Amino acid sequence: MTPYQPHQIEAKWQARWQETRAFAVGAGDDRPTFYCLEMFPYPSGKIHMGHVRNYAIGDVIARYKRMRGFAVLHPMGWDAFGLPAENAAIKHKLAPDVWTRANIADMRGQLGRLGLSYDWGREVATCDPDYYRWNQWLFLRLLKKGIAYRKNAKVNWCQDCHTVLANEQVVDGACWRCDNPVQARELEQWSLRITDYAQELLDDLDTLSEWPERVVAMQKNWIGRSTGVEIAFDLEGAEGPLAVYTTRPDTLMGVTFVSVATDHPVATAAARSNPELARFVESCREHAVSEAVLETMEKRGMDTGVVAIHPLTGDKVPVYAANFVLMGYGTGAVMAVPAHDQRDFEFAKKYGLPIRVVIQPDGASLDPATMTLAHTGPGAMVNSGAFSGLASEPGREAVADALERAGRGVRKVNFRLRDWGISRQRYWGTPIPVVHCEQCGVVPVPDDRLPVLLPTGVTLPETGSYLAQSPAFYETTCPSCSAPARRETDTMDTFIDSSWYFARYTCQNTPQGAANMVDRALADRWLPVDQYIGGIEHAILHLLYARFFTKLLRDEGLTAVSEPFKRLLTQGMVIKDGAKMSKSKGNVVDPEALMARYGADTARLFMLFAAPPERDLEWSDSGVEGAFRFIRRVWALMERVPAPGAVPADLAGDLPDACKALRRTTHRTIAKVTDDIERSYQFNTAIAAQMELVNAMAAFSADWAEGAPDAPRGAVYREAAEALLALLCPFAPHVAEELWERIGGQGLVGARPWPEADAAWLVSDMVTVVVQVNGKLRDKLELPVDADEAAARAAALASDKVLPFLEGKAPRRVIYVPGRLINVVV
RNA sequence: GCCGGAGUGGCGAAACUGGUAGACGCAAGGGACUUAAAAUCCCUCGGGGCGCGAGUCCCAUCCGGGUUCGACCCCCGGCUCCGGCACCA
Repeated sequence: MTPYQPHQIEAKWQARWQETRAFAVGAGDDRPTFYCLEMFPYPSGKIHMGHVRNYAIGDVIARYKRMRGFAVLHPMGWDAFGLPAENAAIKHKLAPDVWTRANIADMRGQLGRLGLSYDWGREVATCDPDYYRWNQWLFLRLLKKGIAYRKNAKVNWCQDCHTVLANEQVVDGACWRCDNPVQARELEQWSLRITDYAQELLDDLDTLSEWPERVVAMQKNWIGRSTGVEIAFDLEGAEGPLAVYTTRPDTLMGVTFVSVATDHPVATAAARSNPELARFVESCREHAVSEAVLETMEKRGMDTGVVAIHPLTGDKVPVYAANFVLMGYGTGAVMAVPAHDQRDFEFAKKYGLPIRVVIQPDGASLDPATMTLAHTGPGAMVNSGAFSGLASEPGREAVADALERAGRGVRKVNFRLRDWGISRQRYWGTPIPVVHCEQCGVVPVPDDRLPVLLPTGVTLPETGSYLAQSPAFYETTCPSCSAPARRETDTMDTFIDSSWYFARYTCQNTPQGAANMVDRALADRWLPVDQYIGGIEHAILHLLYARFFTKLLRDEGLTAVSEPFKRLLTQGMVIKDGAKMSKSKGNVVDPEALMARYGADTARLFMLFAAPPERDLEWSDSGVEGAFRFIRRVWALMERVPAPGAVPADLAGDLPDACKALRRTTHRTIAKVTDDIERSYQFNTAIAAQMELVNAMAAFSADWAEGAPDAPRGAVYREAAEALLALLCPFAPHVAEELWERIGGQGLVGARPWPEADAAWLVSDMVTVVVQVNGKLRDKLELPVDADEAAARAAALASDKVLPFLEGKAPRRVIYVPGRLINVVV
């Protein structure tokens, strides 16, 4: 008996797959298509368990779909730009491109050793000029359309990374990458008008029926649509009118003051003639570290001396500059209704401003003098002139109508989503393809001069941007007037790279791909991605940007689809000792060590068996042992399989009971595994079912372990073995192929059609029917599958385990579920 | 605070549209093989009571109610944990 030697057979089959280009898909293939994609990795140099899990899941799906007769596109590549390369470059005195290329080579090898079924002919690396040139090409299109634009804006600045961060990249007030507190800075920045697409990005979420609900919810939340009214307040003592935004026009009559952001023009203007106010505004600027920190800050404000005139009543109310009003949302000014907004309430209490109740909740009578909390819920409008008596909900519309009629307001939709700031003051990214000319201003680099190449082989400075310090890069001439000019030295956010790579794979390394960012015909063939798989941590960032870019590509005519990913699977984290595996926690298990000890098949099998894909996976050394044991068990059982010629091919005729039982198990396992994969990717139970089949095969074959089976048993056993290897193939492909070859199978098992369960063998003649009395289990009966109710009832009532519970009473009711149970109610 | 998700043996988990709770695996205990160990194989394995025993009864899916012949599953109320958002007007 040959022992199971994973490394030997894994190397053998990986080489075989590579030689035969087993996973390449090309033109002229008329099978139905399936595009299976896992999020491509950042080439850090070493894969981690999260990668192994992610890619194992994707590989099962890809291999399964192939066996189901699909032409499967399953590519892999590298999200190769980014900060770690720069940090490593400074640390190891290596150019970022050199470091990155070496890492890619290492990781390609590691992924290869996992036996993943990629079409490597389509590999992309985002740091290739042939890739990032298209970032630049698209940027120029967006610039022309006004979707890419430049603005002076308050930005999130990370001191450590020495660069700007998008809102999505600020987590709890800190940098998503290095965890340092983010500072607010005023900077000239390139941005993309993702807000132009806010409504579409929101609406299309409803078409993503095969996305996890929570991801959809998180994106909805992030986009944050609200409907309200923008109201104009005339001003005394300042240039007016002042626009405020509110979602509660029904509370308009309760306005007792107006709050503006400290950097609102009204506040800034008033501060010019009011030193005290100027000091206040200045102190707020110092404190305005980040939006997230504002939350914990005390609410402070100061009267600007400006007076606002209520648009409907003509009442005069003061205008306050308040530190909690955000300039970036709505109009930067809000009408304050202390009785019905908690912040305004606290603010009014602190500064002794009047509180006016205009909404009375059902069955209560609010008194401003005794209120301790604002009433933010619904109620009836009071003290509201003509509106009094209306319920607050319809009141909202009535007030909005009145404002619109009076020309004092207009209904408006607001989004929480902000434009995407994409400038990064870093080296290792896509150069933004524009030139700054004193005469001509911002001039796009012409298409025929793309790509604007990033210099390679460089030595980075300890601080600051290499490009901004490199005259060889930034000194250029204006494409328009040829005068000396300065090249833009900001690079693009690396999230741009990953926002369209899935589309690039469809034409990568084809003649069409050489000429186009995305080839329309090839995109039409493959997009959208049928199955996308990755970590939940990208629920907003990457997945929102990719959706946005898909719409941009569509509007450029590069694809017909509006959504990139038809079905999304977000796999859980790999946990050890109760925490996510991380270097800082010191609880990492190295996949390379795991593979060195047990091989790739064991690593894959354990990852897939220990938990369903969506759930977090608890690492277990002994669980890995278990997976290894299972493979060895399969290995040993295959020694007992008779050669194809040694058994009758036809299994017809009457079989001994034991043979019938094994056939039923075989076909039920096929049905179960297929259903588990098809229905919800329950790989853990799919593997459990295979283990059950293996247990049955072991018992069945125990008595001929040393000899040979008779013909019917040999044939039934061979059928089971062939089915098992086919079912196992997506999960543990190397050992499945090796054993397939050893039992004399034709070709690659992975290239064969997926086994079909024979419906005739899914049912047996006799079934166990549970007998309950008043819903409690009392007996189990073996009954023919097709037993009718009368027969079942008679058998149940005759049972001596049932009789005592009837206490001599006649059954009041009998519920019979054929093939399952009979419940006698007394 | 708002929005999601989860809570089942010692552990990871399973249980289809309400129908045998705990499949499968891990750990543990016992046994076989062995000079011994590893490996492998077999048996037991939610808790408790009664019984010499075959057995048998009760309790048990976070807690409390409800619907139902029957609830891990549906409904109402609560608790705990995890994730996201959070001065967004």
